[in-house]
Amino acid sequence: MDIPGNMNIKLQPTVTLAEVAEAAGVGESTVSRVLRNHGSFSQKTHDRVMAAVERLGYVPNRIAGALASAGSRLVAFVIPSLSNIVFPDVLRGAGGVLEASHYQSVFAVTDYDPGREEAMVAAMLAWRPSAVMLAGLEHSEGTAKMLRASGCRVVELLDLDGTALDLAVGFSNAAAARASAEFMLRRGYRRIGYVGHDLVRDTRAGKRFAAFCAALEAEGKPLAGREIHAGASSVEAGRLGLERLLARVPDLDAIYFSNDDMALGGYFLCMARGISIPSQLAIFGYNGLDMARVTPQPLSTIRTPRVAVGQVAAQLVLDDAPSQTIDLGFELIEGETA
Amino acid sequence: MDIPGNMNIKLQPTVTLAEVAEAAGVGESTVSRVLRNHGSFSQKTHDRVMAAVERLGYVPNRIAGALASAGSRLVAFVIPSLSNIVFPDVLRGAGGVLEASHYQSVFAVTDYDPGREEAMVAAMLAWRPSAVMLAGLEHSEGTAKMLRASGCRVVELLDLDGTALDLAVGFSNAAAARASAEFMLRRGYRRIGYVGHDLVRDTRAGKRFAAFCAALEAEGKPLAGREIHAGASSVEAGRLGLERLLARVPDLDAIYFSNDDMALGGYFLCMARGISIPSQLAIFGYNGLDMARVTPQPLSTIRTPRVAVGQVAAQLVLDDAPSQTIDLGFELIEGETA
DNA sequence: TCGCATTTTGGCAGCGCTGCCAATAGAAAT
DNA sequence: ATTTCTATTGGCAGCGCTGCCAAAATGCGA
Repeated sequence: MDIPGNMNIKLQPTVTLAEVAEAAGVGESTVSRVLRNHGSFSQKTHDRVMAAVERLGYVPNRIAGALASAGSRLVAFVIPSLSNIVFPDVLRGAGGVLEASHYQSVFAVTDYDPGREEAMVAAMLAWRPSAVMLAGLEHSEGTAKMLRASGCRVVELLDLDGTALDLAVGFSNAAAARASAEFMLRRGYRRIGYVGHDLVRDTRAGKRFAAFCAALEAEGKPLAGREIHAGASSVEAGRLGLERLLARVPDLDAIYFSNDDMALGGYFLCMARGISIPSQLAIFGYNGLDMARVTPQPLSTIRTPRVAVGQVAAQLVLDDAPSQTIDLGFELIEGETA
Repeated sequence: MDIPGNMNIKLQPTVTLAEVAEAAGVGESTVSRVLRNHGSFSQKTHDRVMAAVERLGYVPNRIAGALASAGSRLVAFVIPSLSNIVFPDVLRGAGGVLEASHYQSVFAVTDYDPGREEAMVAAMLAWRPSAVMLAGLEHSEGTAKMLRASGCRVVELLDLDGTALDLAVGFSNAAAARASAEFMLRRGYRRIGYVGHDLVRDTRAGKRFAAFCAALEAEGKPLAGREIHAGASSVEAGRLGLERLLARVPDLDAIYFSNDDMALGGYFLCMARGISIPSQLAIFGYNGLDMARVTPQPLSTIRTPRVAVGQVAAQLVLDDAPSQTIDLGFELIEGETA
């Protein structure tokens, strides 16, 4: 007689290595060797083992494997967000390289919160990953300490303006911002405003802002106005931000946006308002989103090698490269909006 | 004297539970109980253990924990792409819910290839995850077999038009496409074209296309033209696709796009060409991207609850809910482009 | 102070697989 | 046929943690 409540209990009829060995009539270690194609074994044995594996539908247990061999082949990503396309792009680049080498990706999202970052890093470290990849160079004391103590590789991504813990792959946000400022001044813009998002939490945006302002000041043309949205960047925030800034400071001739999402919002506002770009108002972004190349006027921006950052980071880990910093640079796109 | 080649060898000074127990002067199981806050122990013991943990910088090894307790608290996502914002959105929704319950997310990208999907599912299953989340209902024979045999929960996302293996969370793509067709006909468009991307690999896009055509035909107004881009969807592909379609079939009065990315491309083409929307040409998309709400004219489209799909899927897994299908529906956005 | 019910605690056998090492089987050489 | 060497193979001890169970400590009422 079945106990009703028992219906939910699903007994996993998990097939184990030992059962495969039994079925194939060989020893456990032989099955292990065949499956990992490691060590030597005869063709006959190989076939018998594979047949048993097939027949039983055996799926190796990597938890046990990782414990026994002290190698998880897991790479942990602790990223601020999945809404900002930058991070999926990096994941994509790294994921492709890692999958080819049979590594797996685990991720956690911090929402730009250092406290959450620390918690997530601890949680990831519990899986003894081969490497931990983080955004940026700013981390809490505790995070850095754990990472150092963990003994696993650490890769800090998308920022080179500071000191890395181990490996760093990216580009200089400050240099990108300076290049943007110089470009805009060269083009003759004189009353430049800034529309950005939360630059305390997004430290890379903060660094760009600081460097941009400094570059303008160095040329004696300080920032003529700014509007900072309190939350994350988005097209809508960019549109709103520009609207507010123009209401306060109408006579600007160019706007530097914290990134392309924001810039597109500004671009759309101008289109809706009939503000002609760039003659009445110039727009400059950051990131080089694909979308921003296809707008009626391609956006003037900085293109960052996001996918490449992921790929290079992954490759360094696979190669067990010595600690180093790799600058993948950026490209200034002279679009038609500035 | 150091051997040069030895420098790379990093001996992980991994602290173990046993060492913590030793340091705290208690038994291993006591440490385990304290750390998991499970079972009973005195306050004094608790403090001593925590102090030792702190002092040694102990990070529990979840690989060992998972092996011993047969519970990985890992949820695997096998998704087609990270470029299409849909999937990061789902990950975000699910990730938030899972993290709150101390589950971790592992992911792999299939690039819309069923063969790769099968390989990725096998790789994920090797970690004995609590659940596997997949996009859509179409999977290879082998994938389905493995999944069924695995005994772990399976959640199929973003598609309800077909048969689910276990849990399914999403909405009907066919219904969304029908709603779109009916809306466009109701608005009076008569020569409707389609601009899409690879609809064999992206089966959900394929289902929408089929349902859309069928709905038009049912009203005696069959599709007046189509242009299908061979690769993934993108803003650029949408722009190019519309350009090509109009070259072949100039007298269309509305276009149904395979998704909002494509639609935005079409929108930008019209702006660049001075084609007035919607009077000369109407545009209708699918997905309800945030960006499409902020363009000078908000895009007419179907908004899908992507983040909610992730959240609900995760919650079902956490609740160990019985097999079921959950329809989260969609919303038709009457924008200004159709 | 003693007996009994609890509350705490420690010991230890695995979880499923890998790595080491010894044992066996074959192959080649004498 | 015998020996030597090499290609194969199996046994078994962990990897670090959890779950079970018995042992020890504690609390309480009589």
